[in-house]
Amino acid sequence: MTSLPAAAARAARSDAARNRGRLLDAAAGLIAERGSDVDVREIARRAEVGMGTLYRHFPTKEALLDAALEHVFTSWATAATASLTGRAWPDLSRFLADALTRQTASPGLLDAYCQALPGQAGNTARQHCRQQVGPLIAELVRAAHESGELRPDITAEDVSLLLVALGRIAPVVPEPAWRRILHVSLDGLRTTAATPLPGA
Amino acid sequence: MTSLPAAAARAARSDAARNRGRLLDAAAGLIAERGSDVDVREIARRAEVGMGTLYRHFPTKEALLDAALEHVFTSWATAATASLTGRAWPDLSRFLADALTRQTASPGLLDAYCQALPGQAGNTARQHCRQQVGPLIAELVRAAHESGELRPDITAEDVSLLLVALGRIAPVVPEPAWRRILHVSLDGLRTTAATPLPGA
DNA sequence: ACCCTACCGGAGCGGCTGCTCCGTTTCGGT
DNA sequence: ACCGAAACGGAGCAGCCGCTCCGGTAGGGT
Repeated sequence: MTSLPAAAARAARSDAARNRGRLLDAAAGLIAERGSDVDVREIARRAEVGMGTLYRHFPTKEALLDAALEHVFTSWATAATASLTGRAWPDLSRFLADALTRQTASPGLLDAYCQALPGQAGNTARQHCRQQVGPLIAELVRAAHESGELRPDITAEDVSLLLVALGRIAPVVPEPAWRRILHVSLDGLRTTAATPLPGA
Repeated sequence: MTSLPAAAARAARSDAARNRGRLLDAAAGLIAERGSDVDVREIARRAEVGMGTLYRHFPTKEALLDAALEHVFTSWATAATASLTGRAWPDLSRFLADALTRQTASPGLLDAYCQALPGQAGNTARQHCRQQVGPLIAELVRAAHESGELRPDITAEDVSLLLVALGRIAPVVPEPAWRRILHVSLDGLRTTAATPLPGA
């Protein structure tokens, strides 16, 4: 008992790792398409895997969704970081617009982010979602404060919350509609006054 | 066949009307507490009524929720109209704040409103929700335009959408947090520049 | 006081969901 | 080639859901 290694040896079998990856991909795809309430059978079917396989790799459906979301949020944070230009305000507004576009294509994405809001019941499982994107938002806010374009009384938490709010409507209305609301919100965040709206 | 009256005679039995009211109250209460996905058994239990009674009065669960929501939205619109002062901007911002407070107490309320957004699938059933509050928002927007405090490029649809977005986060964060976001949004809607935030 | 009728209640049906169990297959070290 | 451990698949279980069905009950006109 005392001699067993802390972590099991490297994947003893190749198909195990492959199937684990397929499950994560399938789960991520289905979450994106239909939100967080997916049928486990459908995940298994899309991954071309049996139910037993699914529940060997992940103790519960929640754990699988959680692992899949971690991948999604990590890649989001990576892509968002890569597209920074160093100009504070354009970076911030583009980050928000891109996040909402992403949310339009994957209605269930910010759904998960919302579940990680502080004070939510059972939030521990989804905390990593915020941990992926949270620091990035904090940095964007800090830079925008420094450049003087973001009103100083706005916190990263405010921006995060605003993103979640807009993310809840972005998938259910036509794109020009949510872009207008985003524009208004950005005007509210700016130190200067209002600017002309896009769209009709 | 041709001789049957267009509407059946007045409620032939007293308990029928009473139970109908109880069902509507129970449904409204449960929707408010837990959102739109309620167990019909629980509605019947709270109304102290059997399943058969429920499905005699309403052809489907959806129809019951729909009827209950109509009551809720009507009373909301009535209360909101009653608290108007005639000063355009305070009326508009108070309407929004009151709506969000209401939403905080009843997380499922704007959930239903959201389902009536134009372009949503199967939206016909919930259209009356918008029809209750929609004209009120339109009037508030018109008055605020006239007084010159609301930027002229904002439509009633914009305000309605903003309300839905904020309503989605109001129940899941502490009150000061969503009040800050509302304040920022109102600043974005105003023709003048930003004003100090409430809360910490 | 009577009876017909409309209304009441809740057991039960079919379908869906998360999860388990176990006989079978396959990997990979020897 | 061989073999044991590990992974595979999917039928099946328990519980939940919206909804129906039908024997019993009670309202209200006469």
